[in-house]
Amino acid sequence: MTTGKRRAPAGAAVLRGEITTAIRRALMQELAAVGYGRLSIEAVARRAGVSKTAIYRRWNSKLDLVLEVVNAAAGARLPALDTGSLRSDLALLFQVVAHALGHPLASQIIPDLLAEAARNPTIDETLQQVLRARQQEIVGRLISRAVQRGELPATTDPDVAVDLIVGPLYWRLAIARTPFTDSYLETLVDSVVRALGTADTLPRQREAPTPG
Amino acid sequence: MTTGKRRAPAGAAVLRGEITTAIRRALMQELAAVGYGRLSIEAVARRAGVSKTAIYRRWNSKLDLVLEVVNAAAGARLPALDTGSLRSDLALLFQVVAHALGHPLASQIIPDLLAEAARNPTIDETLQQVLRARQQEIVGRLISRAVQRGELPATTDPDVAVDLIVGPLYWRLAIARTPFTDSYLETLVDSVVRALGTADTLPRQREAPTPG
DNA sequence: AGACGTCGGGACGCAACCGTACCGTCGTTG
DNA sequence: CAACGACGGTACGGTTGCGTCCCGACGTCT
Repeated sequence: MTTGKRRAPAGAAVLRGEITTAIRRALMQELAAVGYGRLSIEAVARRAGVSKTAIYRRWNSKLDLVLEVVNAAAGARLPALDTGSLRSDLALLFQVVAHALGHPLASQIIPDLLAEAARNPTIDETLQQVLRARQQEIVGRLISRAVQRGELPATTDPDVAVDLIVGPLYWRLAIARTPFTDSYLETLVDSVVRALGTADTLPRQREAPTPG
Repeated sequence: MTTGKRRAPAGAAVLRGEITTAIRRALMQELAAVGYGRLSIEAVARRAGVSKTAIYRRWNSKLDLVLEVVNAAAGARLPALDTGSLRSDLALLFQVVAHALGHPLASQIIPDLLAEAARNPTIDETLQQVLRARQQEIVGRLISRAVQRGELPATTDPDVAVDLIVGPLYWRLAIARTPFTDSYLETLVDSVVRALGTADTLPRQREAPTPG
């Protein structure tokens, strides 16, 4: 038995990082241009100026490629986001999200993959991890801080809160794709802050009578 | 010149409505199953138990077919929706929307087409008409009624209102596709009502002092 | 310096789909 | 009753993409 260990790949026999990068970039662009449904490896290779083999050497299939790249792209950094008040936390969060969804690539790829997730369990699982779970974590922390500050009641439903915070901005930026102004963002922040509070937001205001 | 009028098609030489219906139904199912990107006429024909020719006789192209069917499906009825108060109007609206997006077909087709609209101007235009314009109209009326009742200030921004009303529910039902309960809907209604109001929602409450 | 072994690229077989041309069928019209 | 004429379906060429195989090129390790 030749248990002889092959020596490690070396020399020209090693993946060129520049090509891997070109493929990644081309995939994102192609994904934005035609969507996951029509995505073709050949088109990605063409756009990257690379042969199909270069892609198949690195990833097993179309799905593998997309999942890995999306994971890497989304697995970036999530800012600390603790500014001292619910309103300013939200304002910062909205600005970050607006900036992220402002990238044409993101605003085209994300809705496309989210739609595809409805029929592809693997994509669904990945997005669940890199997108929704992250949202829940961020919003959850944001809310618990607000509760500690006394800005929100402890009964605040984080489930509803996620939808209230994510929904409007996502609809506006990714679906309607309507231009928006700073004052829009401010109005939205104010609205969401009001939405999160309850009728008796601040306990000590609870007994303030409203003279009829 | 033979201006001779051809006699109108008759007998077997006339479109069979049952087949047109079958094509429509098959298109919706196929659209939900694979999305617009991967939609193929052959698959629609197969699913409908019909030949491709039967489709091409009725519509010029894939896009024509989709646009016409979507237009017909969405061009349905919009209820009167005037229940006497902002809260109950919203509650009814949410129930209607939740019911509509509850259909698996709708919750798969709509996000898919909305994503496709980002790259296909024709689809975008159609959805703008049958979806977003309708939303703006409904929300606009809902708000103006609330303003007349004194439930909302006249300065309410209908632009923000649409996002606040549509966004969370759309996110929840079409994107996250998380099961939801009646109490979730109620909480959401309450939150949105609060979001829409301003700090001085009801003028006569404006001077109610908050003792420090 | 020579051998090694994977690299990237071009080419191939296979499958699916588009849109069209053709062909026999069938019910109404005159 | 005979002719009309669009019907639905099959068959076809052309295109595109998938995944694989084979090739010369190339840089490091011995």
